[in-house]
Amino acid sequence: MNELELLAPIRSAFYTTIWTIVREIPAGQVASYGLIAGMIPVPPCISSGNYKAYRARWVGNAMSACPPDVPWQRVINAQGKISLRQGADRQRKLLETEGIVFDLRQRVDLKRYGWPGPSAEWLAANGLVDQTNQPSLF
DNA sequence: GTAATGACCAATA
DNA sequence: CTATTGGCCATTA
Repeated sequence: MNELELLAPIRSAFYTTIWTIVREIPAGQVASYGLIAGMIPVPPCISSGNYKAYRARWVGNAMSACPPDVPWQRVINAQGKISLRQGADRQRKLLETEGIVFDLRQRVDLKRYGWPGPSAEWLAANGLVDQTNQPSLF
């Protein structure tokens, strides 16, 4: 068994954890890819440096394959914008339905709509780390 | 086997 | 404010 085969189940669990967190985002609020990723500990077989560099992209990859019950539309990039791709306007419509207002540059005010993250109890119950060292989002 | 691409982010210029 | 760049992962062609 080589290393790549060993890595697949780990990545699968990583995706599942991402979806679990995204399901906790309430309607009318948004979270960035990096914020979600920052709640998940460094997986085995990867250095913390590399993890930090790529975890946000992995969250994006997980969103491209998420189950139907995941509110994927509430995950946007760290600049408060919807990442450009097929279906971006549909994502914006869904968020506007939830009451989120975009500014003239198609941006969301993260100070107003940003999700602070799950409670410490929820994190602990799911074996995740407390996000004490928030990125400079506010 | 190689090469291109991706729903990202932080630090610079 | 915008534009560029390094990060060096995983998937797909």
